[in-house]
Amino acid sequence: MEILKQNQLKITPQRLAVMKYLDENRTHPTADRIYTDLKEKNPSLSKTTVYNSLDTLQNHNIIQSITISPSELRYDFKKSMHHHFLCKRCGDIIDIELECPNIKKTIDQGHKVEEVHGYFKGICKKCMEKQEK
Amino acid sequence: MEILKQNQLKITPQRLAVMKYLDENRTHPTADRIYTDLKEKNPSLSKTTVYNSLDTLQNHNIIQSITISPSELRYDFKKSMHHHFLCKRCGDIIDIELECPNIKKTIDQGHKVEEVHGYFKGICKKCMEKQEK
DNA sequence: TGTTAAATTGTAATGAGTATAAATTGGAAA
DNA sequence: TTTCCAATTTATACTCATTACAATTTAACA
Ligand SMILES: [Mn+2]
Ligand SMILES: [Mn+2]
Ligand SMILES: [Zn+2]
Ligand SMILES: [Zn+2]
Repeated sequence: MEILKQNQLKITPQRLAVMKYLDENRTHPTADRIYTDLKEKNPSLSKTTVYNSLDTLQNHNIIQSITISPSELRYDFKKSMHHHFLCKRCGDIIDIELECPNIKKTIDQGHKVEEVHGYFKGICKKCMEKQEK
Repeated sequence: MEILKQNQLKITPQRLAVMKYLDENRTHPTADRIYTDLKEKNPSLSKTTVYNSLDTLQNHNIIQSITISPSELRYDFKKSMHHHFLCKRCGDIIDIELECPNIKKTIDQGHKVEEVHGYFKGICKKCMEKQEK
């Protein structure tokens, strides 16, 4: 944990808490969800600090934000490249483990690609099965 | 033009103006950009109407909104499936014409896919060339 | 031409994210 | 250890894209 902090970042309990939360909750939570949940154990926590921590971690490529939801950013521990699926019924955001074979074509066009986001939207497997009772 | 309106939608000058704008400006504009530009020729236009029209057109699959920019929705005439590239330097959003070969895998996992969004971010070709003066 | 449901308009409200400045603190130097 | 200061946290105010609402207007049909 602290090991990650050897990105020249100060080790603060707030940052550790945010990282721990994202590590244990792979649900792509919003900043507000993280804030609300962490606030319970640490009532002095400020929402600004959550935003600041998320920003800092993102700038150091430790986490990433995804824009699959139109109204708010979702946060994700940065692991191997993967895509996301948003269920329009239950709201869950599911990891889709696959590489994108299209990056090459984009690079071939002369653009410098720094980020790749693959978003699918529809009805998730669980909701589909529930429907067929 | 009016032909498209045979989606059971009333033909209003406001809706026609929004459609015409998106047809002539393939720059993935924001709602506010559309509003500001159309307001010049039609000063009585309301911003709410722009939002309403965009919503309605999207619900009828005539246009689509893309979430490549974290702070605001961008709108796009719905043509063949394509991906998008956002230049972090000049802000341009460029069409990347390619299919996504990954949809199948997602469907295979049991999810019902209704939308596919492919977003790349980085530095566009034009900005790269400018850099190398 | 008259009628009415649907669309437009203006205004107020919402809410995610940002700006700011004062108070606190991690961690290096003494 | 103690001191010290730049970095961080906190509380609060603010921005601004989008939505809610209610009154007014209008497209389309008889
Ligand atoms: Mn993920
Ligand atoms: Mn496009
Ligand atoms: Zn679901
Ligand atoms: Zn560019």
